[in-house]
Amino acid sequence: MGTGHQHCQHRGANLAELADRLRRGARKLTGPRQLVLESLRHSRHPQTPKEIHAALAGQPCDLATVYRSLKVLSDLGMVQRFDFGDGIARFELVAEGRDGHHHHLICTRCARVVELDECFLDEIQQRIATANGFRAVTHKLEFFGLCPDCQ
Amino acid sequence: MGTGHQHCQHRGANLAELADRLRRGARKLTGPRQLVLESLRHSRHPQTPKEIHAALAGQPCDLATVYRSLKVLSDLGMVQRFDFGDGIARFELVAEGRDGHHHHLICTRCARVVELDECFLDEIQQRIATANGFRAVTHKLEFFGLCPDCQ
DNA sequence: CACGAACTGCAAACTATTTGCAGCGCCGGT
DNA sequence: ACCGGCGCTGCAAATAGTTTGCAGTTCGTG
Repeated sequence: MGTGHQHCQHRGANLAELADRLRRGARKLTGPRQLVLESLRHSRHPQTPKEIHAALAGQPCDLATVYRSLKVLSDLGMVQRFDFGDGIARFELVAEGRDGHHHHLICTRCARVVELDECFLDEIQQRIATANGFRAVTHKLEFFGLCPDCQ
Repeated sequence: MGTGHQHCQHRGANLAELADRLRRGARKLTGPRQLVLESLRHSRHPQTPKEIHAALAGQPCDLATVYRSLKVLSDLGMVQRFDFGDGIARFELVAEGRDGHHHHLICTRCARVVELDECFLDEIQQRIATANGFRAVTHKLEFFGLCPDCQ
């Protein structure tokens, strides 16, 4: 596999960045990790480990390795975990440049996902943190409803 | 066990209401269901099924039955499910009178939970729903951070 | 180019949650 | 107060998602 750059850079980190961050942590740039990153890069919405694994069809990569790779990518801050309330972890690439913080609008019937780019909670979050003496406060927020097709 | 009323009615529905709602759904008022309801009534924060089961020590009630009871109570709208991002379901009694909608501020180190009574997302949610053509939109929101003791 | 640390596949272990089944108990009707 | 039927429960086993132990393989540095 060459070191060439990809033609379509939908979103998020690229191979070079991955290699770089991995090196800094005494981690290795391996096939499975590239595969997982690639898979996420081609996905528009959060993917479950199982989905990621399925998308790798052909390439040899154990599901357990997908989990381990996601852990690494997550530790490196290149991937973010989301919960859609069904107890299944979903992962999405962190958008390049930004901190990647955003939310989703999920159809409870067909599972369709809309990415919401804005986050309006900064001020409210700050207020809550202060009021309760908490520090380093973050939040998880997802919206659920019926999409136009499912109403 | 008598049919007497409890002396401390912290929050949420009581036995009479449970019996009433159950009857309406051709469901039965059984020991385990009362136990689960009681247990939740004495809890100030969302409880995992395992915690609920543990709190029932002494009373015979299978963990599977706790799950089933929670499902029933949830269907009846007397109990609400929360996700704290660790993939474990937690349940809380729906506050009496109100719709019970609220959020939590959770310490990521000691798991302490602060109940947040207000919800500030109504307007934002409405805007998002409209903008995307969704209906019957709800949301799940939890805040995470370090509590004063853990900083 | 060799070496060691990191990584992978495979299988087994775990944890949370659900389900099949046979017997028991609640509740409306009598 | 009693009966009968439909839930409901306990128990155990099945699922489903995720993690882990181990032995062999690979990456990246010296």
